[in-house]
Amino acid sequence: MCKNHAVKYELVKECSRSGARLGKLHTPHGTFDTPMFMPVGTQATVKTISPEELYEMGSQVILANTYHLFLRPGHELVQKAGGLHKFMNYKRGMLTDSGGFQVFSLGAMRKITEEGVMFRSHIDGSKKFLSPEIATNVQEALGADIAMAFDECIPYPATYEYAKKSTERTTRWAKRCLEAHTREDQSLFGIVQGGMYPDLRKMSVEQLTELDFAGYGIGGLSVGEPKPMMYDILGQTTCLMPKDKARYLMGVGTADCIVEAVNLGVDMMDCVFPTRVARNGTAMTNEGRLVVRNATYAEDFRPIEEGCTCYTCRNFSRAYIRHLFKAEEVFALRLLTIHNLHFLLDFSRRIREAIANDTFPEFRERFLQNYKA
RNA sequence: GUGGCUGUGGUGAAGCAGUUAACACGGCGGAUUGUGGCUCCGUUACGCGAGGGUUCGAAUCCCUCCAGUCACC
Repeated sequence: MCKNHAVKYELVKECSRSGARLGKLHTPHGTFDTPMFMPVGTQATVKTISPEELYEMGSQVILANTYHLFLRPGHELVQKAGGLHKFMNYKRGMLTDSGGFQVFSLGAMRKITEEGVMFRSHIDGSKKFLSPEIATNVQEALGADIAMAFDECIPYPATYEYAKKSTERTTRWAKRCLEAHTREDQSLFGIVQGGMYPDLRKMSVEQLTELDFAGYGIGGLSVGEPKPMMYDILGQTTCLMPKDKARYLMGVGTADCIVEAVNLGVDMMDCVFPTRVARNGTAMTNEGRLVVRNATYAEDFRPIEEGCTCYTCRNFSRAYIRHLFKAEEVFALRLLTIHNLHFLLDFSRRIREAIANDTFPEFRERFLQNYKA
């Protein structure tokens, strides 16, 4: 029943004292190590950063967004260009989100039916429609290594009744995605939902794992619920998931959340957080956030983080970067984005190193002690 | 020198006798988790050029002075 997936997860090692696991994900555009953080390049670009800079930072896989590329420039155009990899000249692993989350963020501006989702374009207000089949076809045209099933990200809070109906629909949609999917050089990941209800999470995992996806996303978390609840639900989800498939926690990306997610057995994560806050003047460090545009750094000539080996920290001071932010110079956005992505990619590397050395629990504890959320 | 006009926070300004001096920008701080470099939130003048006076009450009216500005000598 298992088909020969284009993307395969290889479990290398399990931590004996936590849920953490070391692995490799083999894709048509190279193999990457897990746990891994994936930078987000919504519109076929990681904002302000070139592909070469991504390689230099150690980025092995990035994410692009079906919803945005579907609306602009259109998946047909990307297909004409030869696919996403060629279009944006990125040679490593790539994953496309299905658009399910955008539907969730659109809030009142969309209408969900069994068939799919009717919504209005944020660009020109025109009516658009996405369904499991369309989202799958669009993602095949985009041609990333990993495509995600079209799901509904359940808002928080949600009633049990709604969460159950939505989760069951997400399963039906997942089947339709698999049926619509034809590309052999691309793999499809299913997405576990279930809201904040453990039994619905269990149901979702059971229903989806019957369907032989190449890997599984864990969706519907980090949508406004308290962190302890998120960790609780996440832990109760990952422990039910198959060990031979990749587990991708969608949309999570602060360092504390990442180390906790890895602790609970997550392999992949993506998040706009590092790149978005970078554009608002916030740097990520081992001690927590450093808001470099704050006045305290006006005459601080130290790098963002002492000892950091990123391009930004090797060459520029907090005072300089603050000045660029105050002067609204675009270079500021680049410098902090470079630092934040480097930070999370290096953080992923350190996590893998700790798992390999059997010191992950100590690494986690030490990190959380120094980190101010 | 004479005449006119104008002086309100960091800036541009509203208010032209009566509740806690509007608004905008800037400043300071915060938010941001399957991306709008967008945005959102909080905060920021015990004081209205200085001094006196009128009045129950003055940034608002009167006087003097100071400063700026324009015009004419």
